[in-house]
Amino acid sequence: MARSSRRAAVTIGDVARAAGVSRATAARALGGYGQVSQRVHEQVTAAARELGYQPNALARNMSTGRTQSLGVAIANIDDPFYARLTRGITDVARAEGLEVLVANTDEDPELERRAVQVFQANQLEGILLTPAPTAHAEHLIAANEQGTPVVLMDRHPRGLGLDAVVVDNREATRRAIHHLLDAGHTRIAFVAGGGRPDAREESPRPSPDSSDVALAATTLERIDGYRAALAERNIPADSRYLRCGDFHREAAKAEAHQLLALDEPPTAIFAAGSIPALGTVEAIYDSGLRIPDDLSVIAFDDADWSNVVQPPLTAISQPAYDVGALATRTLLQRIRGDDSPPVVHVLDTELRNRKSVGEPRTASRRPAE
Amino acid sequence: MARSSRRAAVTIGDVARAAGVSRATAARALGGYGQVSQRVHEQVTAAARELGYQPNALARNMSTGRTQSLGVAIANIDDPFYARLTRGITDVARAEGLEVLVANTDEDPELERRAVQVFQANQLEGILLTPAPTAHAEHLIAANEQGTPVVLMDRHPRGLGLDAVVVDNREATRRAIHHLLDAGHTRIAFVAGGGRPDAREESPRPSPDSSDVALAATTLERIDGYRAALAERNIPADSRYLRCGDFHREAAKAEAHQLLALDEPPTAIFAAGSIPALGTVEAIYDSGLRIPDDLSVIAFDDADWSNVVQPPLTAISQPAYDVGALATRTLLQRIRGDDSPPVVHVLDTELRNRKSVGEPRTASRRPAE
DNA sequence: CACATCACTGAGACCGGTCTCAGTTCGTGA
DNA sequence: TCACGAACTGAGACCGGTCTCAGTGATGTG
Repeated sequence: MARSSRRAAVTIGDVARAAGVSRATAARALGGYGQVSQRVHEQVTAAARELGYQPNALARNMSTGRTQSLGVAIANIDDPFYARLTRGITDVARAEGLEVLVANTDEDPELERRAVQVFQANQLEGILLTPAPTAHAEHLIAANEQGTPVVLMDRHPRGLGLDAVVVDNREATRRAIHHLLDAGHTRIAFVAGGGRPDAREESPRPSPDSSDVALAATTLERIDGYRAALAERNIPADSRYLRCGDFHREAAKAEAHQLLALDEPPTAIFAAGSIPALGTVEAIYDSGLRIPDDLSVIAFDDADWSNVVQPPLTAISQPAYDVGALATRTLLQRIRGDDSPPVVHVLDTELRNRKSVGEPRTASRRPAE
Repeated sequence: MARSSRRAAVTIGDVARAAGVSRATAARALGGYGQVSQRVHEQVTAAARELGYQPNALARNMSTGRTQSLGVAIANIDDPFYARLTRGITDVARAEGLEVLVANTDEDPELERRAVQVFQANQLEGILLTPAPTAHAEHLIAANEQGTPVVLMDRHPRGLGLDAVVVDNREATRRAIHHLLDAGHTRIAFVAGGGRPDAREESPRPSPDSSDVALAATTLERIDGYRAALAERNIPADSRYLRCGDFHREAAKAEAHQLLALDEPPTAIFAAGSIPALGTVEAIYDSGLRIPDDLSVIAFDDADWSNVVQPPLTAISQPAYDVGALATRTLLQRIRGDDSPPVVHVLDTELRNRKSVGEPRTASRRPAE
């Protein structure tokens, strides 16, 4: 039956027998609770060492109802932003003696739902997640109410009544677009993306141009900031310049190529993430164009490579590590019983001004060069 | 006592009562095992739905002895190589219905030991890890023998008798160095690195120059390949050119700066990882030098940004995703009882020839430019 | 010296599932 | 009509810990 293939583990009963005490006493000695005499404590620990006793965490969790573990559901661990965010989580979790269970959601609401269910089934103490794009979040609210606190990261769908640690995407984008406007640009394109990694490229979602695709909340906010900035200068939004979907790197590159091939190509491109930024820069290089002479670029998320490209990329830097770390700390407070009203922490971004923004080229056609 | 703060969960007993059957029958209906009549099955599932029953995975694992979960201990999730590798793991794991517990080891043997212990305590079915640099691996062998199979990734300390999925670091490096030698270089430096992320920079290890630091097995193999290639051309290894330690990005950058400041600076730099590559390229740009005119560069690990720098970087591409995926599949076979002799899978690397390697500059002093 | 107090210990319930085993019911063939 | 097996069900042990509660013996106190 149980553990057929595994070597029979030594249990606390075995230790107790070897030490000549009851299970309860052995448990007390080993668990460090209750009262145990010095002599018995030594006997038991000696016996445990002798037998190579390793407590069964499952059994302990079963009876205590606590697992000392957190569930993390993020979009894609292979995206540097989420990798760094996850690192912030695991560092804080470790410092607090908590384990971490990780699931990728690939922005798929169904996968997210399943992940949350698994987390609950495993009695995890709390859940950290970057919500997938969807209006349905009952499972999150339910989990939260059933005693498994949930803290949102990076995105914050309104009105969920959950804690969140985010960044002001709208405002950061708005400022970046203004930076471009100030430099004289009016034909500014927007490329979003950052979906599943290339390796799993099996289900090409219908995401060519626009709003029939579910977009991550962050993308929505960034689009909002983009539109707001343009509106503030009375520049009509040209829908051909708005390229958003669930683009991975290659797809983003293709989008950028299309942009450059337009009759009136943009003079600046805002890449709403480090993955689309990569694709965009690649497309620009492919076309033999130069940054910022021929085209200006700003990226949302300051990837580690952004000052190693030529020229160094002007980018909005987000505190990914801190988002993860603070979210974990917030979750811990909830786990420990804090039931104050939900808080949304908005962390600061910074526009790192480097060399990828210049004046717009006046010639609208592709330069010879 | 148990679950004080959590809302009392509905158990299978509650469902059974509501459906008017015994716990055993309810469990059969819900668990889909044994025999249950059509009518009872419907009653039970209806009652379960009604009450919002969610099975307690902990209890199930407890009695079955199976957790359907894997433990993953990697150096640093924030390193793109490991992030991608982890993605390979989680994809395969999900396809097989397994959960994944992740721990960062930061190349610290003690953290690794603890992680493995936690994995065993939680009765995880198997362990995937990138072994930390140390001669002591008893805990891995012990875990394996006690019925928790272990598969190594990326590194493979000799003689452990464990499965592994690796890349031929020595040979790949040797070929890359030969590529440099063929171009005429003789003063070739080697910069390793890729330790803990900058954010946790608290314990500055004594890793300035050489062999008193424990190095990852991969680094050792790469050094070996580097030395072999030089020896094959009768070029004496200059110890000043060998810079290896637990360098994160900034440290690698500093090392590269030191290299460039030598009396006889190298004409080519081999960066033994994407993080030191980043630091190296940054240092070169800082110094106003140009690649490959002033200095040639080859990187181990083809980071996603390598063809976006100017010029695109010649790099050794490793199948990170596949390493994770294949390791997981191998582990699964072991979990399912395969007890054939351990296998070491060596995956192919590829030297992606781009534009960062040229002829050595004859002038040994820093060029004016 | 009687009794309260304290330190320590053991018995056994409990967590929420799974699973074995012993019925019970029913249909079917002899 | 009886025997037999198949289909179904319930009782209860079990997994390996934790934790409550009721002792037990030693010590202290009036």
